[in-house]
Amino acid sequence: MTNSVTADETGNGTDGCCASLDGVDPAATATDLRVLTAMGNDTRYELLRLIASADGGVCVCDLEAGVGVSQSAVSQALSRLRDAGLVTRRKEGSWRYYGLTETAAALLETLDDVRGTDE
Amino acid sequence: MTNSVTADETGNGTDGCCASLDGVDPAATATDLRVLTAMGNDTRYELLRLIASADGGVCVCDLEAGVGVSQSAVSQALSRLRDAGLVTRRKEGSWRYYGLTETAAALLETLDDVRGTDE
DNA sequence: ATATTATACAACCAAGCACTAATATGTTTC
DNA sequence: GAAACATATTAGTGCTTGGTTGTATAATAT
Repeated sequence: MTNSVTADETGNGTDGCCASLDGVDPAATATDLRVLTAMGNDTRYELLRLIASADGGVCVCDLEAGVGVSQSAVSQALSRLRDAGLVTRRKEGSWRYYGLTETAAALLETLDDVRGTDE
Repeated sequence: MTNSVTADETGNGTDGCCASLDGVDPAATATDLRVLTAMGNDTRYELLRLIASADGGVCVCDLEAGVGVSQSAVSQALSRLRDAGLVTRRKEGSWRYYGLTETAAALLETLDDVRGTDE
């Protein structure tokens, strides 16, 4: 119940098929795609799950052990997740503790909920 | 509240940092990643939104007009979405009507809900 | 001040991806 | 039957991406 179709505003004479559909909101699309592409990668998805399981804070070195890639890759992945608004960063001494945002928590929960719903 | 950390089962002596984190469920990961990578593409995301807005059924030719790519690309995108369990297909004559699955509907709704929640 | 730890940034590169074009299959209509 | 339509599939291709290696910055320790 989010959108609605503007019924044939173009008035093109093709009957039977090909009704007109209105476009998708570009701003929302951009935001959502940034989120989805950020989550849709093995390393970054696992980082999110690890951060979620260690509620409160994990530092990069913890995560580095969890996923099987270099420290550099983890750092880049976390930056990407932060840009997408999926994780928060808290500096403390020379460590950085990462935590989930509400957005990320909600999406992970939805994924858990729907997994196996429809085959 | 989905996962929990098994507190330092490895017992490695490094104090201060680098606690152990358990791995992420591989089956769930695979399923979720298939969903996320399927949604995380401009064309496929827009297709989902278009299908969502035209509740009940859209044929491929309708969609082809909505997104700016070739018929072939739309067909491929829809196959990918179907593999990921995000759309259903109903044949009727020489047309195919696509609809959202509950999974896709739930995820799009969550995206709408969280958009702009945290900056 | 130097060394060590913790993290980020930049450049490069192989692999995967998402298109287009062409062709195939199935369905109406003539 | 042939022609036109609706969709799928295959092959080829340029571009994006996610990783590594190397280097830089910052904080703590010696």
